[in-house]
Amino acid sequence: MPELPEVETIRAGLAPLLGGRTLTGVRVLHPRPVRSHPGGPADFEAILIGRTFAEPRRRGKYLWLPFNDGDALLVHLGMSGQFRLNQADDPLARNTRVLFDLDDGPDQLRFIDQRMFGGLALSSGGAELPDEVKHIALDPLDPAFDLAGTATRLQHKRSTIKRALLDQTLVSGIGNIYADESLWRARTHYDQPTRAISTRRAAMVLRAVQDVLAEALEQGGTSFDSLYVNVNGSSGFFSRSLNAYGQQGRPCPRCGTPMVREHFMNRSSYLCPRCQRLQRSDSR
DNA sequence: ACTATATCCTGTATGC
DNA sequence: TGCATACAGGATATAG
Repeated sequence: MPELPEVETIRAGLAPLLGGRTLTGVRVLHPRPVRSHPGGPADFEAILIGRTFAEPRRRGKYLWLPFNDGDALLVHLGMSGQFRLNQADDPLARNTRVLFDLDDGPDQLRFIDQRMFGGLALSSGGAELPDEVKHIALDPLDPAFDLAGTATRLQHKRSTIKRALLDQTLVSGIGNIYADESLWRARTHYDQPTRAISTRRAAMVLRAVQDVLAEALEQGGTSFDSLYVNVNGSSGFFSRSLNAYGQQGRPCPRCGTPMVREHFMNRSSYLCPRCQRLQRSDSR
């Protein structure tokens, strides 16, 4: 599932392939991935032709591919979105949804998405920061990320810590995998009420998030299967470093207690029941 | 104003 | 063997 490290890996992979190249053709093979594009598939195909890509950008899990005219192709990979660079006559992979023909060679950028939670749209004037991304908070790897301010906002929410970490308007880029990894590292229970979290613990959790995301990015992200690959089709290696996510029944790498899986927010939370206990009153 | 939940979607794994 | 169900979960519309 693409979270910040996976999206950043893809952004960095696209950068040298797309910069300065012009779209000569676009074909939408399935309408769903362009559902948020106002004009629909036909408009999406027509309106992009002739535009030239600049440097790809990212905030949290949103990716956008600016054009040198000030607009941008806005991308969210959802659960299973991928970009691949192919030759135009290569056979189509299953679940290929949109084709982008590039000038200066026979290369073709392909958007592949099995579950189709992902989406593509033209963002008018969105080269710097698409309007669609303005409500998304800075991510923990952004140089301007305000850790102390985010910790304070987190403490003032009437929610629980994992919900807060997954709230992209508080801090972006974190999904289920890195939330669980970060909470394990910070020895914090996923259902800890945010109002009962000390300033020290809030900051510790956010620092753990920064560390986990940075380490995962160094390893090219987390891959479990073919649903996440880089633009060249290669997998990331962070799954080898997971301490919590998917580790139920295995000993906690810190204390040896068997890790457990619990249902939370219609998904799973993995934690060490000994290291990550609910704090009744975390003093402020 | 804020928080929580239902919904979208397909492929794979599991149960009977 | 085959069918049904559970599960994976990001963002958003809607309900509370």
